[in-house]
Amino acid sequence: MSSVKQEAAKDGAGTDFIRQRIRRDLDEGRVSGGVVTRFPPAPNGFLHIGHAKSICLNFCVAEEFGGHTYLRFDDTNPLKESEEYVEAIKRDVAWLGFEWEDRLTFASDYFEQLYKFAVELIEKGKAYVDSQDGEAIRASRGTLTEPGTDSPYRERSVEENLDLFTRMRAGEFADGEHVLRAKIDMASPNLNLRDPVLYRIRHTPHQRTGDEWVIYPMYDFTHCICDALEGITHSLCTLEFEDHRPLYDWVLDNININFHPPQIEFSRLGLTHTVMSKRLLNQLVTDEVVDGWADPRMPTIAGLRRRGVTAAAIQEFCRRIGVTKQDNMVEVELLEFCVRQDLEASAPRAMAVLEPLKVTITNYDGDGEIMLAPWHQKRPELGEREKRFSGNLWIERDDFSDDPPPKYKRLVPGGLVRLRHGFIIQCDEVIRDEAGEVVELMCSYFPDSRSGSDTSGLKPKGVIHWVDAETAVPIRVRRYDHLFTDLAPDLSDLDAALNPASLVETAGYLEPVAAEQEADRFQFERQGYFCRDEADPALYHRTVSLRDSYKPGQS
RNA sequence: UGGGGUGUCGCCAAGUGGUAAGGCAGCGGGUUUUGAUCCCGCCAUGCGCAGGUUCGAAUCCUGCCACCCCAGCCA
Repeated sequence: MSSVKQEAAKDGAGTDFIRQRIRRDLDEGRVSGGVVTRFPPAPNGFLHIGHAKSICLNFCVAEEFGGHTYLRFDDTNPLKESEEYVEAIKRDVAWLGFEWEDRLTFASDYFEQLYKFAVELIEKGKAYVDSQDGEAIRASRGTLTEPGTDSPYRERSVEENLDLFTRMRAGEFADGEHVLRAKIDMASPNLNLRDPVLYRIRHTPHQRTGDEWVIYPMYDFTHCICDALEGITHSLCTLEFEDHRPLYDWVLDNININFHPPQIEFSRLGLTHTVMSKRLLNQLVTDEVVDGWADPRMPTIAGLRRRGVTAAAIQEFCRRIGVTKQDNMVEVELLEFCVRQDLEASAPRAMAVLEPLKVTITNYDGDGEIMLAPWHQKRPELGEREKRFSGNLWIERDDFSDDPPPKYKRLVPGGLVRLRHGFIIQCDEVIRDEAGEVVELMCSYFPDSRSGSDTSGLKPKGVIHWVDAETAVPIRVRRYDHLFTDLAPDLSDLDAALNPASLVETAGYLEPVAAEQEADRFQFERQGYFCRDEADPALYHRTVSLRDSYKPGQS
């Protein structure tokens, strides 16, 4: 066992079957030069955390083995694709921390070459123009258990096929009038080999090639050729393409091309409490159930970013989940762990009161005290902030209880509590409104209990966070249950897919020094990690809550 | 009932015939002016099931079972 493997095993990531396969290919001389991979998204939606798994795999593997990675857009279907998605995807891949340098390509870059390979197949009698409509093609494909039947156009002459295909390209036919099909085997038990369509007619302008083309190649014909042309040494894709591998190989075996990458499949990422289906995510956006692809409840890279999740956390998550062929449903807790781990080390601390309760210090009559509080206990280089104490404070509503559960450590009537980086206070009187709701606490403070120079001898059980009401900055805070949201169990009810109750917005208060900070991520002490919204500085998103070992009601 | 895959702890996941790594979650304890962090400990006599081969099986053989994917002119 290599030391690298043992090292990696320590914190949860092993060496996976793909890396083992590549190692073997290298050792046995099947690869000359470096390992070349590619990340090949179709520009028809935003990238999500499942894509991050593939991105990390492809870029990391190439780097580990001294190679490089292409970012290649699989833009073969102008009906569903747009430049907007191309830009969003580039932004997200770059944000995740990966560099494609000059290796940004498009399947459409290869349209002319692809066309020539199609002509070659026709000339070899390996492809034909089928003039049946979609309905007829579907009907003659057979079923899972019955073989298909040959198209009446299957035995057209090479000359006629060439003529028709040339005229397809020239725009002489309407959409759907003809398609180019591979001549393989209509009785194959693998449906993908029952004369798959290679080209279809689409009189739709393409975001990059405009109206230059009216025929567009299908994925199965395009992908393997692009891989070969770019010298991809390992073509990594997800499990659902396993059945397509024989076709991937058939195309490369039947054209004159001197490179044949192996296709290797791995399982897609499943994550609890969210959906990864592009169709569903698209519908959430289209139906305006969410505020666009970058809504913080979305599992998209853009949504995670807006939520405050770091690229480092996503990379670490992808490393920890591993790569196998097993269907999986990773618990979102692992992602949350990675987020906390990263933010715990990097995020400055501040205090924000999310659901405020007014506290008046009855025995304080000064003009305010300045307390010094470190931005981060373990990172003294970040320095300290000034935190004002006065006779008017806000504390968290549930940091006071007049009916405390067992082991409650915070403020109770007549009790003591430490204001973190401040003084110890005692609750002397509880003010209620007509409805009996607690609206204010009258407290006294102990001047000799100042944090750092406490001579009071008092030892309160609890420590709570607080802000000075006279200088606090009002903020709005959005909290979410878990990352993402709660889903309908069977995912069938899209309206219920996003539970509105999973998003709670409250009006709170923040220390002014934090609001003025350039940094946009904080740990609001005892509340979690928060990220200031990029567009609205008064809005904060809770990236992830703190781990909380206090379980009310437990003995 | 065709073809292709996958089954190791609640969730990921090592393991490739020599006697079940690790992480997350959970549980217990210690430190703590964040019920956080940090630290320590516990957590599969068992590897889908049943047979078989072997001194020895999660690993090999046989037979079952379960789950996932495939019938787009999507990728």
